[in-house]
Amino acid sequence: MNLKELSELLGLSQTTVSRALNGYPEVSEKTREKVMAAARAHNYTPNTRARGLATGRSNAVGHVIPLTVSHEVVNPVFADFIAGASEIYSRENYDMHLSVVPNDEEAEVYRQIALKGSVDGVIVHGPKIDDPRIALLKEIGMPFIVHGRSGDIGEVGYSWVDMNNTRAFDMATSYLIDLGHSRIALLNGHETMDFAARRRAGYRNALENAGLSEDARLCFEAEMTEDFGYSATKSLLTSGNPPTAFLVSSIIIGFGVRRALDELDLKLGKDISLIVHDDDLSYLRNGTDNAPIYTCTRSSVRNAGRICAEMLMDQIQNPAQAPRHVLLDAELVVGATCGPAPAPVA
Amino acid sequence: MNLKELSELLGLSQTTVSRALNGYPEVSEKTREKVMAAARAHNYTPNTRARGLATGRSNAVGHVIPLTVSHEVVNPVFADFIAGASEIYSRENYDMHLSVVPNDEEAEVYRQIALKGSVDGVIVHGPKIDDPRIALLKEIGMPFIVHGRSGDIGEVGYSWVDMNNTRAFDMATSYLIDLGHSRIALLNGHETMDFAARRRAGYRNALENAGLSEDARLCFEAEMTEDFGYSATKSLLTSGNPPTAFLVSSIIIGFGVRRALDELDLKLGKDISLIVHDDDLSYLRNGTDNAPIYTCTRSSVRNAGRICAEMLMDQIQNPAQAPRHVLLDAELVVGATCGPAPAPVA
DNA sequence: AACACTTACCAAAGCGCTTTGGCTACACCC
DNA sequence: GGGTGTAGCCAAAGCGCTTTGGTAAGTGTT
Repeated sequence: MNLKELSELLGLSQTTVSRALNGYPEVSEKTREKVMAAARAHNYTPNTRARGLATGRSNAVGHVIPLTVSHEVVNPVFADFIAGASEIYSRENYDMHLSVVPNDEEAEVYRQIALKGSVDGVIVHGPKIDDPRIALLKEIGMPFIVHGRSGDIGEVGYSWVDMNNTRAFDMATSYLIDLGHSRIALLNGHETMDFAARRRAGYRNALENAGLSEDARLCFEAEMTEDFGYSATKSLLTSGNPPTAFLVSSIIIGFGVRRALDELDLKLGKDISLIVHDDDLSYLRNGTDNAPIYTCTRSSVRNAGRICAEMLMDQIQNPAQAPRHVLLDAELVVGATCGPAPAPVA
Repeated sequence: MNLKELSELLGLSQTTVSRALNGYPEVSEKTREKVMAAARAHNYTPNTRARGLATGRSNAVGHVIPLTVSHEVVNPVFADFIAGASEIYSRENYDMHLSVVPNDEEAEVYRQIALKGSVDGVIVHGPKIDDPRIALLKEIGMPFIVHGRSGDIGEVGYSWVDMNNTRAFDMATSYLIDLGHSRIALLNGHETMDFAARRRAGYRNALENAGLSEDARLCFEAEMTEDFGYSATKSLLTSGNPPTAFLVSSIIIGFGVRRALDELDLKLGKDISLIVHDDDLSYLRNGTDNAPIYTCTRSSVRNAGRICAEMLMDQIQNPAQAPRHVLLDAELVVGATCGPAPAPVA
């Protein structure tokens, strides 16, 4: 059933039917109701492509998911981020287009997307410290929201939603210091990624504020896998002058830390303290609300998805507005993986 | 730059330019090259919507991701499945549309998608034992591939790509039985899901073939979370007549089992054996290739994504063909989490 | 030289919608 | 009763592409 058929069936013009369905005022209420009823009865839905052609808008937004720096890994936070964003899109009747692309092809993909005109705006995922995508999108004139920031480019010329990574890791590090820890390992994501660089900075801040200095031998950056957590922990704890606490950038790394301790017969929260960053992923819940497993800095990535989507809708609808910034604070949730630093063995 | 502008610039008709770009034979090679060069030089890409309107195809496929049965959980396998599928789509110049929807709205979403004409085909994720979506899509006449099967509906009337869940869990259970285990717990996904029902059947098969009978008190089904693994393990091991081995439906459940054992001071692979099912997710790798952590049944969901995508492209391009079926076999990978059943304490 | 093919191009229709710019009929106001 | 609104409808243009149904020029055949 298309518009022409529907209008013939009703004995009305396509114009009137279209206006009736789209809520324009120059249609009598009686007619509108008749039209609506007929549309429902015959299961009429306007063809997206035709409508898009006519309006010049596509009612769709694009997400370009990069595969991570080193390997072909899809960062699991995307699943939840997208679930959050999707809630908003479906409420606003927007479609979501997704492409998963190797890092080096990203710019080209954005270009293509813009030229093809298949989306009205995009979300930029996983910004690096100096990310060329932001300049590219500005040049193209495509509305976009960055999930995160891009250090070297600054923060003012574009809209973003970010978590306060620096503050979160400063807070977590200070918490460990307050417990008496002075040798704290950091297992971070790749520090070419903006979020990881900020976490490193927060960690360093806290150490310096406590009069401690960063020991580069305790800081690792890599793909945030279980195996990374395991191997790094194992090598750190079996070498001289081991750390007494670990601060790690994802709950998955935390699983790896647990396994290493398990093998070394060390008890988490007693022999070794651990704080993880918890994105509050739906399928990787950190215990239950009243019994968190890992002590963590927590910020829901799904919520970030919602906010990004809302801001993007807004930006698409009035493109002239100034860039907006949302900085989400992570909370420190005390679980069962931290304890006072053990007294050094004499 | 649009087709009209490009053709005027070249002094050719839109027809000729279009044909040149789309590889039709009725254009001289010399002209084609000129056109191609001009298109590249001016960054011309045909507008998707306009092309879609004209051809009646959208060059896009839809993925409808259901939130899981009980809660608002996004199954993490989707991230990798989609990454796999996306490889194929980008090769074939297809777009991917995604919607994440609550279970009960799924049928409506499929209907809308079909009516709006925004995609040429869809992938059905997470089929349940008796899944109404299959009949719906057949009725609508939209090409589709099911990732998994739907028990009650049978296997012949539609195309699917599935893993041999029954065989995998039969194999795993038999492996444990051969090690001397007779009380084997099963921590499964919701058994309204087809894959989970089949895994249960495989588990039961193996027990029966060994002359053992299934003990319902050892079988749990739930959302496949870490906490499920933890709680079930803890309660099973602290009650009378505990199991000596666990077979669990996801690596994440396995993490929970490890944590429970940790707390109970039991050693994985010695006191308790564990086999997990491993979807070979990029960000949840089960150790490394030469040193797997968990003994597991493994089948790459990313690979399944690729195959589904390829079959769907094929089905879209020639819709008349008979349904096709691909059954992938999981392999049993021996890690470090299984050992002989401990002799019963006298 | 007349005929049939083939090659290389083009004009225009059409995909299904929205939107512009009407037009008609009726009411209202001095 | 002429002017001014306004409510409610419609015809047709246009979005940017593909595709149908041509034509004109060139080639080969007898």
